Amino acid sequence: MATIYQVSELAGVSLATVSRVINNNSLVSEKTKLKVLEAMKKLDYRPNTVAQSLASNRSNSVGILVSELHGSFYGSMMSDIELALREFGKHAIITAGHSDEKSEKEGVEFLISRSCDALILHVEAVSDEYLIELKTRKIPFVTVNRYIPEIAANCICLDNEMGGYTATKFLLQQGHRDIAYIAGPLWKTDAKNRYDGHLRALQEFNIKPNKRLIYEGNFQEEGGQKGVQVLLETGIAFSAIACANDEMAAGAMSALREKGRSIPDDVSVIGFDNLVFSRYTYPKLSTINYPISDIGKTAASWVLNNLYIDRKEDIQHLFIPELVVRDSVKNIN
Amino acid sequence: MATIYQVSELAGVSLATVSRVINNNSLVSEKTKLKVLEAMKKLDYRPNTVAQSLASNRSNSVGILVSELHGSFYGSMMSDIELALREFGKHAIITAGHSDEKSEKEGVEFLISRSCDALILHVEAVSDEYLIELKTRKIPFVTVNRYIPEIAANCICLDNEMGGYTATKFLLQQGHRDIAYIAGPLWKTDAKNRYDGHLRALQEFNIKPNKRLIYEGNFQEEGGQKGVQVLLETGIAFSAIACANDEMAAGAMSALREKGRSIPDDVSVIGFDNLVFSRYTYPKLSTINYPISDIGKTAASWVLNNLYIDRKEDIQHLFIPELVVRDSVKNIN
DNA sequence: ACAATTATTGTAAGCGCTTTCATAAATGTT
DNA sequence: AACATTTATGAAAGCGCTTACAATAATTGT
Repeated sequence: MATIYQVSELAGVSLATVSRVINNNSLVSEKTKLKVLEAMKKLDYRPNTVAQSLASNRSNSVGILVSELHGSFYGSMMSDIELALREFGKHAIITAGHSDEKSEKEGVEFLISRSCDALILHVEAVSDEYLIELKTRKIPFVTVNRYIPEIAANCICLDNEMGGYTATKFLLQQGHRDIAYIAGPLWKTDAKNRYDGHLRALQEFNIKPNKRLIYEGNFQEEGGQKGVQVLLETGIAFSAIACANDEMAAGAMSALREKGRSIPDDVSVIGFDNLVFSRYTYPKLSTINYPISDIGKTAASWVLNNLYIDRKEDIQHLFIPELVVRDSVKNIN
Repeated sequence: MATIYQVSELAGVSLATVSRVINNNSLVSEKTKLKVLEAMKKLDYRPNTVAQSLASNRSNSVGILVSELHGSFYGSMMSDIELALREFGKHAIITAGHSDEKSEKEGVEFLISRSCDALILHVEAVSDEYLIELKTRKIPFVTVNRYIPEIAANCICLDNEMGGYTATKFLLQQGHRDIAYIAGPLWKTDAKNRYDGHLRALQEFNIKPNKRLIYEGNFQEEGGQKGVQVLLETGIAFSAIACANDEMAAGAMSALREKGRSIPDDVSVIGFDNLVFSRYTYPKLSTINYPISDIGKTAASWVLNNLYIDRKEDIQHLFIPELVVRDSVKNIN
């Protein structure tokens, strides 16, 4: 790999000048700029970004931490962010936190030590304090799907409580009164908030939640299956299940079918997230839309606005989830 | 952020010594090592990986390039690779190539300029020559899902031709004779190979392929939908459709259902890839399993073996896809 | 007791770039 | 013509680390 030094030699100028044309530092005469560009081309020169980062303390890359690299949820988020960044010549460095505190911290520190210019974090396990401290460390970052009052300006998130409320309210409006709930891991704030929304909707209809119709799952397909199993074993009748995400809804649907319950005739099911595959399920899943694409783009905009570009757009910090009506909920009024 | 210099000062040793304990260079006495570790802890010291990379020309990170960051296919690959690497303290730097030559090259060069120790590439648009040249540049890399004879040792891939063959042969064995094919973009080698496999199976049963029963899709849901539309418009009868991937199969299924064809009674459908969602479709999709998880792990092993660890395992370079029988194909014998 | 090893630590030269500051050349001003 | 500005370039000091190589201390053998 050619270095800046060889370029400067070939072009007959100093290192500094070459550096200036690399960075488009206007203070170079057209004539020398051309000489340098030619030399760069001739040597197939490519700046060493590591050296650039070290010297400038910038890296033109933003770190992204998601819980998992798989799953359509994170996938589209990463994808949207990367696309938005690349448009401005910025790159994404992506790593996974695996919903584990140690792993998440490790990931964050890794990204910082790579001198990412900013971070976009989908963290679940680290404490609020850690994130607040991160802010005092002067590291530009934005959290996705997590709201912390002390650093509200750094948070972009969905109103999960409202989503949970909307889902259950829809079931209630369709005439359901005996509603089971398959929750996510309640230590995760989004799972907790969705559950709270569910409770609020019930309360609004003066329905006492039945503890035995609540199952705490793991946000995965398997959680939905186990949930249905447990719910059926209680022997308590229910005409609908609200699930805290689509994956568990998919699991619930297959478990129900295996037990001979037809959907939505025997049991209605509603999900949450509106993942790509929810259109493929049978019946097509009614769910709550998580505008992940918008949120990803917004996170990217936050970074661009705060770091790279001089535009002062306002950014939306709270997104309201909307109901997506498909075929998995029956009106029994 | 504390630097190595401050640590050395606090511990009362030289920079070199601190560097040695960071890198576990055994040539440090237990006593001084403790002093240094203590100083590091006291200062909450974290090595600057950028400086490390620049000085050592290693980065403990491997670059991954996939076509897209979304999609369950790439998702699980990235996920498996990251997991395997992290076990050895290595990190993944991920970027997307968007199946576009310029974009893929840009991504590769970005990863190189980040001094990744090795690359794992899922590239589709760059030429064989480019990859061959990459090898001469002494950059350790492995390609996934792409076989280039000249650099066979760097390729890990699925026998796509065999997969295409297996899928169509299964349809034939189930009694189907009028088989439509929805291909992927044929400029992509995997799409081409799958199609070739399809043709071989037909040939084995002495069936002349009907050009009009072949549609070249885009590997996306929409491609499957359009494909079905075009196929039905020909007016030519067919009892089964083989699709070059699951996404198009899902699209084909919904299009068929919209046209009043029931699956598998009127038309059988088989996919390719065995994506997660293929279990959620209705009817559950029969397909060809792409052992993406194994391939991801193998790619990671290749890197680990070649770069970091001194184990001389042999690595599987060619994977044979297997049939997954579910409910979307009817036996009409 | 002394040379020969060996184990431990320090010195200093980079890695490839950016950026401040100084200098030189070109231009404008009166 | 003398001086102030502006513009273009270069010299050189880092950025925070690694790693020869040199130097010193500790250990061993005889």
